[in-house]
Amino acid sequence: MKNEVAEILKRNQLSVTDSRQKILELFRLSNSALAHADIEKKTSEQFDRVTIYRTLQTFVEKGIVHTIPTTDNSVLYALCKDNCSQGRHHDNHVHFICDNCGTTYCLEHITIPNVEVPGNFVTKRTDVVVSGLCDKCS
Amino acid sequence: MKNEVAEILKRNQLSVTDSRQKILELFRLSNSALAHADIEKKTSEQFDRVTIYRTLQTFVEKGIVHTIPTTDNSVLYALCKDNCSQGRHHDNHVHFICDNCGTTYCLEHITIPNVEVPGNFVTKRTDVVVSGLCDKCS
DNA sequence: TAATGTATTGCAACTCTGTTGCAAAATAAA
DNA sequence: TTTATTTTGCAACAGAGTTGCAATACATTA
Repeated sequence: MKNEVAEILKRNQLSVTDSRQKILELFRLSNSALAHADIEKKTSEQFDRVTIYRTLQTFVEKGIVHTIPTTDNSVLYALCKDNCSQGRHHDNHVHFICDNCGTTYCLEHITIPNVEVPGNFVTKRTDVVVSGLCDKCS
Repeated sequence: MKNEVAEILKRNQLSVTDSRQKILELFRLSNSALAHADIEKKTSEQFDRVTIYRTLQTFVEKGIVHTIPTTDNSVLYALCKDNCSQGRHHDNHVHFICDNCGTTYCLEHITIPNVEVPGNFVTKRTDVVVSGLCDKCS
């Protein structure tokens, strides 16, 4: 498990550090999206806030995790399932945020429909975020 | 114009105050979504930050404006076109955020497709946010 | 229109979130 | 093992958002 995590880091030309390994492992063990604050808590403040910010930014740049928009002044992060690469994310799945428990799921099997935009607009990314009640809360 | 704005406030059981009128007018004159900071600037710091926060919150509660999720730790607000009411928003249109100029558009004519969710999940709201280049920047 | 009760505003103080520069420490390469 | 490079943690800071409260503005009634 740890080794697999190290492999992923190396494959992305990242040096294998304690914080990167732990944070990446956290994402792999979690089946929901995480905010910066979640990671801070789940690592029991083992790492500096700044380190976590920088790690997340690095992971996004390398295509290891992707961001999920929210309406509460926060950003969520979740593992990219497969070969998202440097700058080119293609996580074309829908995200679900539970209003009750706050858990955010990647609905891997529900793909984003093609959204038409007006003539001269150019689409680079499409996010679909559904909210409501998850299976555990409904 | 001002009178129409006052009417909207009254219709929503809100007392007609200077800040509410000016901020609502701002939304009506703007054809793009606004963040708290935008409103602060566009009203030339005429109102206290706190007043703007509270006004936005009130407008959302009353269904006068709706929120738009982003991946940059901010929340955008835009006018609800018609009868969204108390707690029951139904802005079923797509939002477009330009990566270049930052302008966010409500694509009123592009409706949100129906998104299937797994069995026991209950959908209350669906947001579709497209980003890329707008007509002016492409 | 004036008087009264209610709702809203602005201020102060505070907390939380995110950023930057830099020295110390850890990692990778030789 | 040594050296060069990258990453981390700390400190200090800037910005965003919240809360309580007194002063003010608004709505209501007579």
